[in-house]
Amino acid sequence: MLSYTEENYLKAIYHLSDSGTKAVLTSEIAETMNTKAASVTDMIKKLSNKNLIAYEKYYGVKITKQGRHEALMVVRKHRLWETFLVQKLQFSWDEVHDVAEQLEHIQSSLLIEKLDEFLEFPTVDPHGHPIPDKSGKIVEVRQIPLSECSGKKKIIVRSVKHGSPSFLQYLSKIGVYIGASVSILDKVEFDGSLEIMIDSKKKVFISREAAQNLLVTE
Amino acid sequence: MLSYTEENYLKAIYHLSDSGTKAVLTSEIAETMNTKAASVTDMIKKLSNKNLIAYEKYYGVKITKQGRHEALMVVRKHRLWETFLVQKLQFSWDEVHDVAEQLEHIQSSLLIEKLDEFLEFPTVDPHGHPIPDKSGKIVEVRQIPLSECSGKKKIIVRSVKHGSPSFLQYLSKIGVYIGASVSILDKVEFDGSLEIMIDSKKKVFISREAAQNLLVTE
DNA sequence: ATATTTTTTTAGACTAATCTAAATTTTTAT
DNA sequence: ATAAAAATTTAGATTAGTCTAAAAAAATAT
Ligand SMILES: [Mn+2]
Ligand SMILES: [Mn+2]
Ligand SMILES: [Mn+2]
Ligand SMILES: [Mn+2]
Repeated sequence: MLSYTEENYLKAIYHLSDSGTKAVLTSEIAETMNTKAASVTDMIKKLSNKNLIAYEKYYGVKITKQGRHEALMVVRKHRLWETFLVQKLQFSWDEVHDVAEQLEHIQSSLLIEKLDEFLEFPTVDPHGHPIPDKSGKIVEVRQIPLSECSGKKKIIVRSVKHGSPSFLQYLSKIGVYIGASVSILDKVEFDGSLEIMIDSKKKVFISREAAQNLLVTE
Repeated sequence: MLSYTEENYLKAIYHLSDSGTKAVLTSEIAETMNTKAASVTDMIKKLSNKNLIAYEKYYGVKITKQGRHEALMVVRKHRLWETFLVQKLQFSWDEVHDVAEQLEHIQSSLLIEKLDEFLEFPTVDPHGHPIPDKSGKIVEVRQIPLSECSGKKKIIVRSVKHGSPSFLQYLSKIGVYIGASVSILDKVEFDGSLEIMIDSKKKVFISREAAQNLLVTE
């Protein structure tokens, strides 16, 4: 069984590797885990000895099949708990991350299966991120940043790329939510900002950074 | 803030001290925590330095006002989570303890207040144990072991003294639950066992040990 | 192609929580 | 009252996870 810390490292490596596809550098892990490179090297060796990652000295790590599965189970728990907090306890979507960061480490398969059932088997979390099923299957729907859309097509907001509390609060403030329907009214040449229409009733300007962080389907 | 381990020790000391009234010996703590006396001595010093317990060398510890409050907050979380597991996730009362043992350490006052509200401010947990409120107030209703009851009065089962899974499963099997109404039909002189009537419809014999572990009001 | 800079690893140290074995204190028995 | 037994504390190690500083390797710049 993995320790609390091992789970956190493995999950970070999973996310940094684009869901397990590419190699991850020691410095990247240190950055996201808020630790020093020396500490990362130690942990890397531990995870490597457990065959959760493949480690080549000086060239970073790649997550193994087994490691990806373990990471997905942590992601599953994180996203199910976030869904619970929002849907059942009335948390707002910007309040759930830190609590889920703790809850994801509770060890009980019975608990997580019952929670999944209680929530009626949700497929995405409050930020639009897919929830892996109990076998680790995850349905990644192809999404593009709003900043790369053009024309007058109907666009649906599907998820946020990075869900920092301040960004999420900003979205709530301007009326953007997962599932919202938007259309692009104008693209400002000067700074890449967009004028958008939300749900056919509200016009707002959003910055290029904001548009890059909103993932949508056309 | 207390560590996971400090919280567990403090809660154990609280329970061993009869809700904070009497002194607790090193060996008792070691016994319930499944650790060695030497480890307990180390932890005792830590908790004493934080003024959560008063420690007198070789004579055990007494919980302080502050320590009692901290312990009650852990007990509150434990019992609210148990209530959630049974009432919302359909756990049975013999399955909840180990999971609650983990969940009680989640740090988020928002979470626990919202959970309390979601459960509609329960006053007792699935084992009949009182749930402290957010200020640490706990309503201890006077209860006596069924083994000390006599006569034909109406008796209500209020809680279990020790809720081991096997005892709880046994109770479910014979139809005893928190709130059940029982009456004593006969007391066997030989071994102290009782013949009881449950909910005016089911007669069973229970051992003296079982009767001593069932707390009731007359 | 070499030298400089950056990244990574190693070495050695620290804290929290645990242990075993030895020393000390208290309790119990004679 | 003294000796034996039991409980407790201390001393010294160990493991997980972290750090700083030094050494080694890789990447970059001239
Ligand atoms: Mn976490
Ligand atoms: Mn999320
Ligand atoms: Mn616990
Ligand atoms: Mn309980």
